Amino acid sequence: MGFERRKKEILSLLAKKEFINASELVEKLGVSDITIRRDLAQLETQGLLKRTHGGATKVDENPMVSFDLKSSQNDTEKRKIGEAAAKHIQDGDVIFIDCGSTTLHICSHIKKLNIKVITNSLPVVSALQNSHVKVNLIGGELDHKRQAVHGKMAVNHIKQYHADKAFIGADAIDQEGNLWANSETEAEISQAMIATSDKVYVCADSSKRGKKGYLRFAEVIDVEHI
Amino acid sequence: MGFERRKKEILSLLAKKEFINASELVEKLGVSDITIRRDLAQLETQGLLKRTHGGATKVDENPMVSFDLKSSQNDTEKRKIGEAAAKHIQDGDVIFIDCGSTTLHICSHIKKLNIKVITNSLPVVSALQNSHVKVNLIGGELDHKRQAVHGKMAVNHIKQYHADKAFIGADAIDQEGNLWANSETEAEISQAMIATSDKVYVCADSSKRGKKGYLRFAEVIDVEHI
DNA sequence: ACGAATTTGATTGTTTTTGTTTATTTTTGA
DNA sequence: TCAAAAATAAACAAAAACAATCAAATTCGT
Repeated sequence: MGFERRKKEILSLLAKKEFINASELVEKLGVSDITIRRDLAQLETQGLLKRTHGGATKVDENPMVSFDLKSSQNDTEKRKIGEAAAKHIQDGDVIFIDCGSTTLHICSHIKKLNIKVITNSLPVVSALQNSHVKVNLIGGELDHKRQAVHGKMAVNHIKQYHADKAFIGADAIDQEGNLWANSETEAEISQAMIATSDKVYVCADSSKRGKKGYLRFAEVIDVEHI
Repeated sequence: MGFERRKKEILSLLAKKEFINASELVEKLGVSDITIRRDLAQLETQGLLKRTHGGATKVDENPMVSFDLKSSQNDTEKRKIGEAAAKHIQDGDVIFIDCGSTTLHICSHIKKLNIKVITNSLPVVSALQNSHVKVNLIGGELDHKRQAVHGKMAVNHIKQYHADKAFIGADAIDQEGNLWANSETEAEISQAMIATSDKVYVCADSSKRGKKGYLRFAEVIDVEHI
């Protein structure tokens, strides 16, 4: 049947059943038990499930939803946020745009402005092609999954610039107004941008509110609802 | 049946089935297994599917930021040059890849290597998505037309690294073996890469030979014809 | 039609995956 | 607690898929 196909089959079965036992899989997929166990072991290392005695269970999917998944969620809301954020930008500005699906939506509204954008996000660069915007790409290690640059080099790069405004995202905003990130590398970048910008705008949709994340990296002052 | 037609057939089959195994294709399309595998390999380098053991799966991922990998003049010659250049790269290497249509062709041959690529070229980044290669993006001002980063920041970025090998292009190579560029910004980048690499490979197709350009930036030592 | 270049197929050997056997660990029930 | 049963792991062998090389067939331009 082939390895990849079995993997998908296992995951789709698990999607409905919350738990699966190996012997069931042996029968359904027509391969030996050791093969099933090997599959489960691999899927576990990929973080796609959790092995147990006799089978496997779903893995709680909160932490670190991958970027591609994120990009489709709450899309219309995010687009509105991007439009609203863009209203704060004017000719002559130098702005940071952090990576993230929400900040990305700013781009389509600023293509005709005479501004400079400093960003670590490849989707942002892509979205600003064929525009009047001057783009400065932050250098450093590329995170393939997030499609963005991060790391020590990137932080240093940011430190050498100054911007009028920074547009950043957040993985969570709690009731006290703390901003949370789910990864240190991401938080680092955001903090560097904040440190060297006159004004900072946080772009986050409603699903981020009232939650906490893994790492607190900043605090909100004013709130504008869309 | 012809290559192009088979390609389309494979893709349309894959469109419905989420997964295809090679033996199935062998039967359906009436060609040998090795041919099918070659087709799949080509389709994979074009990012149209993902190969697996026994077949291929859809590459459903979000339409990943792609900067045009479009073919240019002397494409087949350039492809061969890229292949030949890639033979000089091995696991563990740290390499520079300059922007340019010839150097770009190196990428499809190094996706499975365990190396680090430092580049200022967005198409290179794009071509190395879904590969094992660790990418370091050179930061600085983006040249929209060339789809590459250049400028003072970029040169500084390069200076902070050291590479085993550098793969650069050239706009012209005269009979005395001088390398010529048509723009200073490009020459700057090339020179910076040359300065901090142990070994430098110039990738240029036949149309560049026996000509001079605007700015002389380096000199050839050895020549290897393809 | 001829030669060059491209595409395809056959052969070879290598790698990856799968299954079998054997031994170890974990669970369960008396 | 102990032993039987179930599940797991490890080591090795078989099978399937793969890659590399070279030869045959096809296509292409002149």
